[in-house]
Amino acid sequence: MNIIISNSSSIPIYEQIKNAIKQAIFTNELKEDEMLPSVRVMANDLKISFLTVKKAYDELEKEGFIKTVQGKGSFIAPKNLELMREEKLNEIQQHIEQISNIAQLADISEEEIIELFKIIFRGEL
Amino acid sequence: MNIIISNSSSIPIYEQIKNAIKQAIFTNELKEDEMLPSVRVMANDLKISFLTVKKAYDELEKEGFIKTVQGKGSFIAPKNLELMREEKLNEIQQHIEQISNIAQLADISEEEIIELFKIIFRGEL
DNA sequence: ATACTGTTATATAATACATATAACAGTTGG
DNA sequence: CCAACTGTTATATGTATTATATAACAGTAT
Repeated sequence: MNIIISNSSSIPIYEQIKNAIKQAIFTNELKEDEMLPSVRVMANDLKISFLTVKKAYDELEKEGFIKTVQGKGSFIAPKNLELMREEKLNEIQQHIEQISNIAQLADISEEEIIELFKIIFRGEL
Repeated sequence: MNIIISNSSSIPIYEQIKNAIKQAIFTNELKEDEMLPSVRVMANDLKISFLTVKKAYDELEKEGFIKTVQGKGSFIAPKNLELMREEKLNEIQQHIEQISNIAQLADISEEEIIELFKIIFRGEL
């Protein structure tokens, strides 16, 4: 578990932690039943409050990504990859529909957006 | 100027006002030199504080969409098509960034998204 | 002068985010 | 059982953002 957080980011720290863990689950860096760092250990590593880590873990549990047992720790839940993928594709579709609406109002071309997308997607911006 | 705001929205009221005015400028519902409702009048209409309206107007002025003169009022700035286009491209960029985040979490490929985009953009969905 | 405009200062309040500290509770290995 | 880990809860503090209310001040126009 290698997490980098930025406290100057507009994204809250607990969200950054959630995203990092979700990503690690998707990439299989974190596998089913694997134990996450305890709230205090991660808080210490990241030099933040354990309450912030707990908030991230609490939300991850509500969303079904992990399971927490008092006294034992937090563990990666069995994953449902295909369902998650479908949900994510759906979210993406919503964004694309919004982009299409804006673009057609502002007379912005398909090619221009695709170029912009490639640049951003490849992390060149 | 017909603005509808929601105080239960997660979007701040002043942002909702900004967006509504930008949209009206874009669609030419508000034309160059046209006077906007005074901060107090709009505040009264929307049943909000005039300070909230002022915040929206202040930011719109900073962004170059309107001009405010003490004692006179706020007026639509000469339309800057390039500025509008930049604004819209910026909105699109926000959406693309979100898409990129989602895609990278869910391991969805660039090609897949571009295909989806083309289909949606061309109105085939 | 009056009645509009915008501006500024002060105070209050709700909410979100993050922190510190202390005390409590469950699990496990020695 | 005890010590050393886990997570949980309560209380308090602090900052930033958003939104409000009120009062006073300043510019414009008729």
